[in-house]
Amino acid sequence: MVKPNGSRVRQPRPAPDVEASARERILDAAHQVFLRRGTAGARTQEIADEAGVNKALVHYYFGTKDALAEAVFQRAAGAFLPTIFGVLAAPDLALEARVAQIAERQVAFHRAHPYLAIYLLAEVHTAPERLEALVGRHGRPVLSALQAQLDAAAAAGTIRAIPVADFLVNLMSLLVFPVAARPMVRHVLGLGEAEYERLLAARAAEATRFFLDGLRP
Amino acid sequence: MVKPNGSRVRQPRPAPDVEASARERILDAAHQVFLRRGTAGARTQEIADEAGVNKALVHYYFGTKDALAEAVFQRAAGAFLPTIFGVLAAPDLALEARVAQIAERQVAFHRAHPYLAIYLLAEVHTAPERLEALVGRHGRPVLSALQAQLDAAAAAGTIRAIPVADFLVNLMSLLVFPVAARPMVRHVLGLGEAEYERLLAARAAEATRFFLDGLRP
DNA sequence: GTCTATACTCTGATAGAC
DNA sequence: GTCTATCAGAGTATAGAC
Repeated sequence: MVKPNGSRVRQPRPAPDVEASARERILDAAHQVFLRRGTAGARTQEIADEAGVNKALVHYYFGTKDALAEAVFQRAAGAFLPTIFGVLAAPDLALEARVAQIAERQVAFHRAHPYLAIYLLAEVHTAPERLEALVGRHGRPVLSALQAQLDAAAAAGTIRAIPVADFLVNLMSLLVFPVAARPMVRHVLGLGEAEYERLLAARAAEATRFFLDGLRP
Repeated sequence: MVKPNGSRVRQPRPAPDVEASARERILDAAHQVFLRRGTAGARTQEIADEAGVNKALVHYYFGTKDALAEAVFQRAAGAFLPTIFGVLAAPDLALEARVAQIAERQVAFHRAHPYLAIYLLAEVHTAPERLEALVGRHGRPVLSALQAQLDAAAAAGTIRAIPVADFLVNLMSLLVFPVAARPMVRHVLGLGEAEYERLLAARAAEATRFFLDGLRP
């Protein structure tokens, strides 16, 4: 990206090098550590170690630990929410397909990011002000569209009538709780790591089936 | 409880005075603060303030912050788990009644202790070793009993066949997630405090209905 | 941009009087 | 049992060399 005269065009974000820039490495490390220890339990030192830099550089890029926490939270929420709202926003998708697609994307997401759900829940609990910065506002339109689809399906006799709030709460419950409560579920049910993984793998299908069955008129 | 000669009989736990003993006040305060801030985010000073004593007394009774955290966790888990296993252990209860009773007790419990669910989930995530001390072992027998009841109902054609693990995970998901994710749910759905309370109030009935409907053959 | 060294605050924990 | 005073360590943040 070099212009004829040799000067460089300013990049909005630096082009990704083979090895990530220090800033990226710090952000990735912070992500790992915050998810592992929780925001309050995380230590700047551990983040620096994991990023292969020292504490001073963490402050150089992000100023304070709190600012870093904010960045990680926004990034995590920004990765999570589209797995739901992305599917909700897709037009002309049958209800059953919509549910199945959300289930699949959710399960895949949580298997790729095992601790992200509980991190988000805990963070939102102890620092609810972080939600303010979330663009959740944009979710409102899709809610009414979904409600319309639910009403239409109910009128057609495909499903029973249900408020969109209950619809979403029920669906997300079935998909998120099992991963957020992972250690508790494993302990109470007496499942080994492998058995739990099997349960998760079957989760998309089980949740979809159970959910749709629960909606039959 | 004073013997004729004037010496005191040792109490296993001090008889509850009109105003709770300092130890009890500290434990109660710790409970509040740990649930509010999370274990890592909690400060001994805040606990002492809330108990109306000073930091030194907290250490006098509990030794270390970690020991206090352990005590609070055991107490919280010990209050929560019976709301499920108590009902599961009751013999001669029809499946529908069992589900309805768990739902009612769960909803009542979480309305009385709004932050306990997310506290337990977060604590178990960052300190899974605390689970070791939990007497969860005793839950194993009730699981096979429940599985037997499920098999019987399936054979009778009342419900479809379902593994006990899925049964419990689905049920607890519907009941626990909505309260654990309270701020997130409120924000995404755009609910006010009052609207959310209404949703919760209707939760026992909605979850029971949805859950049982999902089990129809 | 990245490092070393250090300042300073906060907090868990202890000593010791009453 | 309860308090005041204090310490030691950890942890965030900054100064300044390179």
